[in-house]
This record gives sequence, C-alpha cells and structure tokens, in this order.
Amino acid sequence: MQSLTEENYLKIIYHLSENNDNAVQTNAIAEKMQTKAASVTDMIKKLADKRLVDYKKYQGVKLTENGRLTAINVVRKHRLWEVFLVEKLNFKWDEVHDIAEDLEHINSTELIERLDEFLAFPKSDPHGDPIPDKNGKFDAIPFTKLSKLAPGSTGLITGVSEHSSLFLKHLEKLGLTLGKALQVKEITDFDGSVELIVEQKNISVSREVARHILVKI
Amino acid sequence: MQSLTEENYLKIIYHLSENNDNAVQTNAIAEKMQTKAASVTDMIKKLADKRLVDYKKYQGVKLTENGRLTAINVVRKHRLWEVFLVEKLNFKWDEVHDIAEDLEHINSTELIERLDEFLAFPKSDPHGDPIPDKNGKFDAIPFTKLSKLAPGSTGLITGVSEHSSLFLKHLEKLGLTLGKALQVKEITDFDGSVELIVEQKNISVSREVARHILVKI
DNA sequence: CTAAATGTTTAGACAAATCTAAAAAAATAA
DNA sequence: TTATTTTTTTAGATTTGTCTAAACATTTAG
Ligand SMILES: [Mn+2]
Ligand SMILES: [Mn+2]
Ligand SMILES: [Mn+2]
Ligand SMILES: [Mn+2]
Repeated sequence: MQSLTEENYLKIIYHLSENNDNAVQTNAIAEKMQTKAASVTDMIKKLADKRLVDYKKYQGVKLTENGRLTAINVVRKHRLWEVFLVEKLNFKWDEVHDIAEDLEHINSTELIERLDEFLAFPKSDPHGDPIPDKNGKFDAIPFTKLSKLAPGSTGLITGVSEHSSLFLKHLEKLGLTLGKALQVKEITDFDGSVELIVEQKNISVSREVARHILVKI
Repeated sequence: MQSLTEENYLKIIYHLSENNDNAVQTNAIAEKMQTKAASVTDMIKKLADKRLVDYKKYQGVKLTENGRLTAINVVRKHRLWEVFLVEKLNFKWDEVHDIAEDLEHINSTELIERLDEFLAFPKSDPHGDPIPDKNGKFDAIPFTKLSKLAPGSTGLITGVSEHSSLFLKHLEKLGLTLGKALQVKEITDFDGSVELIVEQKNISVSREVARHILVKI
C-alpha cells in the first residue's frame, strides 16, 4: 500500500510520461506537485526503494510495471468518481476535478468495482478521457487536435486536453461539449483562430482553444 | 479546516460524550483511537488551542460548540455515505462502516448536499442512527434496549448499539433487521437470554445480543 | 488518612513529507 | 574546451502525529 502522497507522485509521473517514453525530470514533477525539486528527489528515492519507479541519479525516473499499474488504478478511480459526480449528482464537467482528486485516494477495491457497475461500466469520463478497467486495460481514444484540421473537414468533439474550470466553462458557453459535430469553415491566417459551424451556428475559437479541443474525424 | 486525524479525535470525543455530559477521559479516547494516552494529550492540546475542545489538565475534555458542530458534520458525512453504499451500491449493512470511515473525510459541502439530495434526504443510516441535517440538527430516535423489555411486550427494531460486522451478520442470519416487529415471549432466568417471536418464528438471543438491539415500543 | 493503584502529563525521540541553502553534476554557450 | 547556466542532489531544519519511559496528579483501599 502507498500513501496518498505517493499515489499523487505516481499519477503525475504517469501523466508526464503518457505520450513519450522519456524519463521524467525532477523539475517537471516538482511543478505539477507544486513543491520543490528537493522534495521530489526525496520522494523519488522512496518510490525507487519500493520498486515503483526506476531511478538513476540525475537521469530522471520511469515507472516500473508495478508503478504504472498503481498509477493507472488511481486514474481509474479518479475518472469513475468524475462520472458519478456528473451523471448521478448533477455536477457540471468543470466542477468535478477537485473533488475527484480527493475521492481517488479512497482505497477499496470492492467499492470501485461496485461503483463501476452502478455507473454501467463507463468507457470514458466527462472530459472524454478513457477509463481503465480493473486490470488497467483501456483503449486509447483516437483524436486529432481541432487546431490541426483543414478547412472543410468535419468531426465530433471527443475530448479536451486542458481541464481547468475556466477553459471548460468557456467551451460550455460556446456549446462546444462532448459529442457535438463540427465543421471547420476557415482558419484565419493572421492569428490562427478557427471559424466553426456547430449546430448551424458560426462559432470562432482562438488557436489556443482549438489546440485543446480533441476531435474524431 | 482540520486534518483527518483531528476530525477523528473530535468524532470520538463526540460519541464518548453523546449520552452523558461528563468530561471525556484521556484513556477512553486513547482506546477508541487505538493509540497511547501520551499521544492523546498532545492532540487534546492542539484541539484546545483551536478552541475545538475545553481542556483542563487531568480533568478530561469537552467539545466546544464549534467542536461539536465539526464532529456532527463528520458523523453526517459518515452516515450519508453508509446510506449511499447500501442503497445504491448494494453493500450489506455490515460491510459499509470501514469504507465510510474513509469517505467521511472528503471535505466538500457541495458534494455532501448533492449526495443528501440524491439519497432523498434520508433521516437515518443503515444501522438506524439519525443523520444530522446540514445545520447539525437531528431528532434523537427514541428506543428501548431489547434486554429491558418485559415478557409479552412488542416492538419494532429501530437500531443497534454495536456496529461490528460479526454482530450485524449474526442479526442478519437471525432475521433481526431494521423494521422487523418482535414480541418478547420469555426471559430465561438462568442466563438472561431472550425468547422472541419474529414473523411467526421463535428466536432466541443471548442477553449480550439483546442489550445491543434497540426497539421502538 | 496514608499508601497503593490508576490515570495523565512531560520529556525526548522518531518517521513522513516538506522546506531553504549550498554543493555537485549535466547541459549549453562562447 | 573551458566557462556559464540549468538541473539535480545533499545537508540540515521543520511540522505533524506518533511512541516509550518517567514524573506527576488523582482516586481508591486499607
Ligand atoms: Mn480530473
Ligand atoms: Mn477527467
Ligand atoms: Mn459506521
Ligand atoms: Mn452507521
């Protein structure tokens, strides 16, 4: 068993190495954990002693298979709780992350399995992120960043790569929620902003926003 | 805000002074917290500094109004989660206490209010204990110990004063669950065991068991 | 009412997770 | 390739909650 703090470190290391298999740097972890590099080094040593990460001084860390499974399990719990909060307690998608940050550390296998069943085994969370099954398996959801689409192309919104409440509220206001169909009308040369048609309406989003909207073509 | 440990101390002090307004003794707290008296003294000082308890050396502690409200709020959360686990996730009444011990420390007022609503504002938990409202108010549920009933008298099971899984499973097996009507047939002189009729069937429970069954006459 | 037993507090230490300041290694630039 | 900058690690402290051993206070028994 790991402490809540260890679980948070593992989860952050997992997310930082999700899209590349480089070793994760001490400073990157420190930033996400909102702590100092010195504290990260201390914790890394502890995780290495527990065989949850591979660590060589000055070379960064990688999760071991054991560490990876532990991290994925935390992610599974986080996302299941987010589904619960939205589907059952009627929270908005921008309100659930912080509460799930706490709930994800409740450790009861039985609880999570029954919650999963209660929610009818959801495949993705309110932000479109995949929910691993109890063995840590999940299908990566294929996507293209909206900012990469050419004018004329169409797609469905399947996720977001930024989870701040501010960003999610902004999308909500624009009607850009999960499952919505969109067509790219034009990309402004000047600032890269994207002109869209969603439900017969014209909508414009900045390049920055478009980068964080994930689309299935 | 208080730490998880502080919340547990407050809750234990609350339960220990629930049925009498004596000051609570250091050793009593130590036993419930499964820790040593010295540790309790340390924590008591901290709680006193935070005005959550009144404390005079060697004289035990009492909750302040503030401490009482904090404790009751933890109890509210505990019992609401227990209802959730039984009503929504189909746990048995003997399986929920330990999980609720963890869930009770999730601190989000919004979460608890929505959970309360989702559960249709239950008045009591799976063990018959009253659930305080968000202002800490609740009606004490009146009861008599089954061990105090005279032969011939009838009543409804409204609660239990022992929450161990072993005890609850035992009651379940005997069919002595919340809401069941019973009639006392006889009390054995020799060992104080109680002969009951429940749903036309004869059931015998030991004096010890009868002491922990709470009945509405 | 004194002595023994019981209950409580203090003193000093420890493990977990953090911090600051300084030293050491690695990466980058001149 | 040497010097500078950036990144990482170490050393030593701090906070929270715990512990043991010993001192102190209160209660109970003779
Ligand atoms: Mn989240
Ligand atoms: Mn999410
Ligand atoms: Mn309980
Ligand atoms: Mn209960």
